[in-house]
Amino acid sequence: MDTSGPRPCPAAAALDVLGERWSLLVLRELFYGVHRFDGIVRATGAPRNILTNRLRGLEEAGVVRRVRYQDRPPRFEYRLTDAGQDALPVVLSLLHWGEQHLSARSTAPQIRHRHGDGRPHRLRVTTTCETCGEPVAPDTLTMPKDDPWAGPAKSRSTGPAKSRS
Amino acid sequence: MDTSGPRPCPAAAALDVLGERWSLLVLRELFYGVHRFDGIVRATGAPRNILTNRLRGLEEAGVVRRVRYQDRPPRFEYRLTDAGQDALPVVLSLLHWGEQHLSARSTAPQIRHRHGDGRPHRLRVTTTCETCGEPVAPDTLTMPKDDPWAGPAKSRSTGPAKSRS
DNA sequence: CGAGTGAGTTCCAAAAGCGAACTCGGCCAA
DNA sequence: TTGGCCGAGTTCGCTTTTGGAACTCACTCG
Repeated sequence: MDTSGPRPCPAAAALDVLGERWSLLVLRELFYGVHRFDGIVRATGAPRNILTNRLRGLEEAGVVRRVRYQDRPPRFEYRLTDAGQDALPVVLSLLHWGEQHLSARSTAPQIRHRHGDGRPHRLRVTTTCETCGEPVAPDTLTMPKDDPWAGPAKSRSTGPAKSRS
Repeated sequence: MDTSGPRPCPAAAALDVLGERWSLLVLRELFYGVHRFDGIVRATGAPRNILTNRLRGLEEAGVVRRVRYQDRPPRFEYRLTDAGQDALPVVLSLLHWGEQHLSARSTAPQIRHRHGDGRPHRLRVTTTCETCGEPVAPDTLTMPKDDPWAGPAKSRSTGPAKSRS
């Protein structure tokens, strides 16, 4: 096994798409129901040029859709695709963590669950074992014991190293 | 209500702490059991100087602890604090989303749940309503109807704007 | 006409990121 | 005793990205 290069991991791939500054705040706003450029600028504080970049990136990645909502001066808004909607746990887990550990720097989340016709409820993100259904604590996690990134440096590659300049 | 400035939200606060590039990959490695500087460098691909910054930041934020594991040449490793452990859902939800939507760019996650003495199981992150226990779909979310960031621009502030520098 | 709206662009200085090489204490093998 | 290796960083110099502010463009409203 070749341990040159970073560990290939879906989380790293996800961060390539969602991890740049502002991107997750954009998703938050879309979940919050703010769909227009200026609204997102105001609610997130992102600079307009950066926001343009991020929205283009998210669109290319298929997380967000640019939708014309008016023709005459053509105007667009942004909507979550299915993939974007699936990122809800990412946003909510951040929300939840921030609430738990940084309450000094923020206010309670306003977003709620609309339960039928009752009043809105608070949300919770839980990590469970897919098979046994139990909640997962960090100390019950495990990795394959031959994880090549876990050990000491060693064996950078098997062949002669590619010329390193 | 004053809508100048971004929406105060725990998710934004959380991203201030965890949202810089590499930070969440550092947490991932700590969950994966990689605790040493060089190991994290290898597994994430982060530049060493940047990694130093991030680790200092995470330490200051109380997410990570720097622990001496050897005296003679003093050597340190990094451990998750309780707050850091609580970020597990953030990492796992990213892992899960990446696996669902970017499988082309990554491999299956290696991390598992160790279930007693049985064999490891896959993990799942679910979003449920804290009160009624139901799973939450994005279209069952709701916001207070007076959300000041939802509407059009308007009323930037009530008095003359405080000079912004 | 003149002001306002909304989704962007453009400009540019300041900040952050990055790769590579270097440091520093100590260990180990020849 | 010399010379390499380990491991946790630092330092250097260059690119890339950011971010604030002002500007544009098409159109509406009073």
